[in-house]
Amino acid sequence: MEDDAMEIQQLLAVPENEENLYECLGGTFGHDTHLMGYEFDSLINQDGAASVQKMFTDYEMEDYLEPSMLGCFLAPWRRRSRRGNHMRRSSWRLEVRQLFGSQYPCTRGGGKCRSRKNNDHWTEDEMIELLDGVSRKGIGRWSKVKGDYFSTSIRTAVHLKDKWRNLVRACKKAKNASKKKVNVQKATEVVVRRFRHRILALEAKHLGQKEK
DNA sequence: CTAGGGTTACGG
DNA sequence: CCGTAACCCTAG
Repeated sequence: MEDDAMEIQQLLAVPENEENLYECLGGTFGHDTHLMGYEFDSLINQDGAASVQKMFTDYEMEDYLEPSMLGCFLAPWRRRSRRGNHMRRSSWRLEVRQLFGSQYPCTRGGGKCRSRKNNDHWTEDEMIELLDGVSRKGIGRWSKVKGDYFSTSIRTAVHLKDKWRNLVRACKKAKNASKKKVNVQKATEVVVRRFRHRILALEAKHLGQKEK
């Protein structure tokens, strides 16, 4: 039992960099990747980690993948399961957690939550990094900011753009925070409090430049 | 590649 | 239950 727990932990560990996984699979299995995903799905529902591991060896993936990447491998097909790519990572994590037991870290569910790598939610540091990048490179130069400040990060240029948009919105709301207490994440709230003026100034300048 | 509208999960 | 954050889609 102890061994099983260890094994599952290992199977479900989050890889350093998801991109490696996609590269591996893309190069090796091409477009069949998601089909394999469905097969994984049924196997997992049958008898858990053992099946996943069997699958792993049946497809001779050992040469290409670390076992620890397996957890991540569950992502791409989950995301395809309904209307396009709409399932979220935390969602399949929850399902995996239900299937394999509660030792798998989770963002919700009360009690302590072990922090995990590549958390979907932005950390304060990331936001500060983003602000730094934007103030040097300028708003709209997302791929530049990505290259210079987030080259090793999961965040893509689009993510940066989206996060900036969210930050600006949060800042504007905080500014007119007359009545309703605005619902903001803790990390975001801290950043907004500290950098609201700088963010809004940058944004205003950017809008001003667009006018001309 | 970016802007901006659209969709879904999260969390108070 | 509703607003926000994260992420997707795609025209230009």
